[in-house]
Amino acid sequence: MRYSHQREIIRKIVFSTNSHPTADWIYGEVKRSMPNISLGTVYRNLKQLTDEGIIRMIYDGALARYDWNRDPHDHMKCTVCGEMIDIQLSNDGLKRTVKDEYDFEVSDIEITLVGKCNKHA
Amino acid sequence: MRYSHQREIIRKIVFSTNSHPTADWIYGEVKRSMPNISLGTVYRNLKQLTDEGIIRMIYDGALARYDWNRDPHDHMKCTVCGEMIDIQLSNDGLKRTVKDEYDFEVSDIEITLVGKCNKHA
DNA sequence: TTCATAATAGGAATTATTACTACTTAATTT
DNA sequence: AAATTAAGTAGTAATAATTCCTATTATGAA
Repeated sequence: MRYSHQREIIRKIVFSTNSHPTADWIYGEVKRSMPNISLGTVYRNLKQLTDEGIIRMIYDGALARYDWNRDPHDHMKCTVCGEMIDIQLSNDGLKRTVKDEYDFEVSDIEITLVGKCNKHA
Repeated sequence: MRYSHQREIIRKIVFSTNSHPTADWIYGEVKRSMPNISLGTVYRNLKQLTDEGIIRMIYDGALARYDWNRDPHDHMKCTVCGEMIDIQLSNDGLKRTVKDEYDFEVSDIEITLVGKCNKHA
């Protein structure tokens, strides 16, 4: 993967926010400094960055979002404002248990807690 | 919601399998006994059945799948064959903990364990 | 500096899903 | 049982997110 100006800008944008942005939002941000960038370029680079393990992709329902934080962590999705908030749950032993009880080799655990965040008492 | 022959067939198909079928697969099945049914009818009825709480919708990445099993349970997704297998994890106390520690009111917990099922040693 | 090829812009194509519309049918009222 | 009415349907168009295609450009190695 050789250097590209576009990819570097995209990477910086993803790393600049905790908001788990969508491809479309990122597209809008990149355009501010690079108005001719195409949406395809954004998608291609997000995929490459994900494949290289530089960023992570998460699903928000049917929508892909991107996350600079590659440490294992989970998400809380607020049904009111739609925000996705990081949460650290400990799944110690879960892989082991699932392997023993279901003979399934877990490589990744995706947990989304759906509910209401503290902004909506 | 009044009776419809189409919806009844769709409901029976969802209840007949543990494979967490997609709208498109269900469409193919319904067509065997009702060749003129339209895909829109399938989607509309799946939505209605979901809204009424008769079936449940789950996300497989960006793809919607449907599940007759409405008891709280989780899923294992095999990266090799794509199969989604039911699993029962106990999340006792998780809602309480999240409420206390993150002030987030959990209404639903979505857990997908990604990995390899026992068919692919 | 030349050269091979990775990357890009712009647009077309694909996939899953929803929306629209004129016609049909279930179920309620005469 | 016929008339009524509103939910449901088929067929098709539209939308949204994403991927693919192609001619051109830019990176980095020789």
